[in-house]
Amino acid sequence: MANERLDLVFSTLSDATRRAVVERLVGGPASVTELAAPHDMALPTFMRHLKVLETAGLVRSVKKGRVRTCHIEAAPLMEVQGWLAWQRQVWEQRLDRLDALALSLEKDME
Amino acid sequence: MANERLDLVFSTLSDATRRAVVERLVGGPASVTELAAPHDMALPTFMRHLKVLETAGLVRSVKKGRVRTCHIEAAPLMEVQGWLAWQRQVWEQRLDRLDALALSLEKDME
DNA sequence: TTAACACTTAGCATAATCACTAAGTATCTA
DNA sequence: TAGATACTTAGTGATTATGCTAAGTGTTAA
Repeated sequence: MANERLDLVFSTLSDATRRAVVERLVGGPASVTELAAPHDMALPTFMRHLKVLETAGLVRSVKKGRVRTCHIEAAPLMEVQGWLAWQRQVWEQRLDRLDALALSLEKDME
Repeated sequence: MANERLDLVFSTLSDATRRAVVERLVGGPASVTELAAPHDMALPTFMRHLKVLETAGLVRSVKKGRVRTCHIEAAPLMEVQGWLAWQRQVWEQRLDRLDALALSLEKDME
């Protein structure tokens, strides 16, 4: 199960600055300057984070004149959610089996 | 919104080997040797991955005799799921507003 | 009581990540 | 058209991550 996309998306989301950009962009598109404003770092450094987000497919952008406008791409987030949902399902199934086992053991003691 | 726990959990899950360990452990506990078997790497290297998982709180382990048994801890996964669910909610609310806007524009054209 | 087993520690090499500054390009405004 | 604006590129340094081998510790089985 070598899913390189998941590697990329998880590692991209492991940085607080990049998660903050996602949190901002789910609310609607924004320019690079707008996105960078709340972050106390040099612009090239911030642009690097944006590039990481784009490489992971989490953000798309278009440049019009001198302004680059960024928007979120939901699909990769859904992929992560899917993986988590799968783990949760397997985990809960196991707990159910353990419950069933405990119940049957109780029954045996009657 | 500086959530260091999320940093840690996301970066931990950004590695395919570590995700594979999680996928194995949601099905039930296992020893280090068992966990390492499918992975083509030196044992100390694999142990390092396990340590990363433990540091992130995703895995707990107990040693009995010479065998260390590992099990999953679900809470950090839930935290990630929570963050994703939040983004999804904001995103869908925005889409709903856009839909409503489109509808009202259509109405205006009648 | 030896030998195998299951880790565990230590140390090292390579590569990736994250920050910076300095300087450059393209676009818009006055 | 001069200057401000909005990125963009290039280059540097520090830190962290991921892999390895070699050697060590404690436990169990023969």
